[in-house]
Amino acid sequence: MGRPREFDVDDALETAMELFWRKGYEGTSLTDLTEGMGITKPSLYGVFGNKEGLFLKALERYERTKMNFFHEALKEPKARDVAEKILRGFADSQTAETGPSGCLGINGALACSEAAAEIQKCLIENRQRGERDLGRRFERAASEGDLPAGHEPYDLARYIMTISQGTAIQAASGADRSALYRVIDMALQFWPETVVAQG
Amino acid sequence: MGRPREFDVDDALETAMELFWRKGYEGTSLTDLTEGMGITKPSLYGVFGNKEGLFLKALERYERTKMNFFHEALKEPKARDVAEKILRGFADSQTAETGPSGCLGINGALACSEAAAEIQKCLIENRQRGERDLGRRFERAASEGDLPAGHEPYDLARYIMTISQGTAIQAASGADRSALYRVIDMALQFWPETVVAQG
DNA sequence: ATTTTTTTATACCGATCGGTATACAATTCG
DNA sequence: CGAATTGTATACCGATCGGTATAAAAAAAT
Repeated sequence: MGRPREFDVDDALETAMELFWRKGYEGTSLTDLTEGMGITKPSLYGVFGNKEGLFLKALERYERTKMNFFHEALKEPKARDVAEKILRGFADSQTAETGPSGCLGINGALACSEAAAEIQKCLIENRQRGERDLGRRFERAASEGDLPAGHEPYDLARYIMTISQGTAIQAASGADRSALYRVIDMALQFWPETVVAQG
Repeated sequence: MGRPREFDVDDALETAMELFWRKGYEGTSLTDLTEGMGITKPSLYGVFGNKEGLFLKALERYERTKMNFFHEALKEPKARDVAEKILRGFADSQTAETGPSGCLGINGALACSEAAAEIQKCLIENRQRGERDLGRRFERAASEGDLPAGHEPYDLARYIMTISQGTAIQAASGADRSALYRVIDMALQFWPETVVAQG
């Protein structure tokens, strides 16, 4: 009952996500948002609460639609394939032509005013959670004898995440996908490829 | 002649640099700056022009005082030592206890509003300049047979810069120096160490 | 048709943004 | 001692910030 909403919530959230992704949390004004989403401020506040709530919902959508490769990658049977899928997955997302360059989880609020401290903290925890999940996956790999010798699982996880965060900056600076792929090839060089069993 | 200035320009610039480093260009307000520097707005504008001019002078100071290791590293005779000095130099700067975490060249304006587009562009060019300088050094190394086989000089340069940009994010997220050093150790693993000639 | 509920449009809120005009204080020069 | 010059303090500028009060518009329920 009541007056029906005149906009699609999902479309609006997609637009908000892209704006935050490109301009960061503080760099995106409510005017940017309402003009981009094609709605008025009361509508925005009615559905999303406030700017912070909108950002968190946009981040949630980002994780669900753009970072889904990550948890898929963790399911790979060999640790090296986990690492490679994650690295290429990030590079793909960071250089997709349909969206902004780089990574919302970094662009969102890397350095900011006190007003955005909560968002900043949230994004840091977000990154650390991914690293921890990957570390746990590599712990399993270690117990399976599936890690290159002489490496701690959580160090390997930090290494992979550091490369991906580096490519996020590279992408935000204009690097294209093939350039990032060459970086990834180098980053994986020390990690022996799985030998495929012959017929 | 005239009334003497009551503050030290260099001290004030140092403070501005640290503020921009920690909070970014747009995240640092003129109130943050004047309170931190201990001067009034007319004094700030009198000496530094405007906020943008102040940031550029702070960036200049940053390059001169915090990034001096970079061009020193380029003088190392062996390419691997160049790479390692750069990686550790960045990690040291990004985790120094006396200053903010991370890197001004990235924290300054990674994602921002249109108002900061010029600063953002300036920082991108800054990063690309460093990568180009390193690429040129590696070109020389290639001509000297001083690069690991199968790698292009400019790909290697991008690789090194990607790691350093990754550690900048890690540092901004709370990683300590030893953690970054372990990442660097892994990143350099594919690169054979110079064998020191025995006496 | 009227009431009720929800959304939308407009106009507005105080606070803060970067930046400056004006007046005054402190120094050197003649 | 003035006069000239330069820096500082205060108060202010229009614009924009995130957020909201108010009322009209559009649907469902009675």
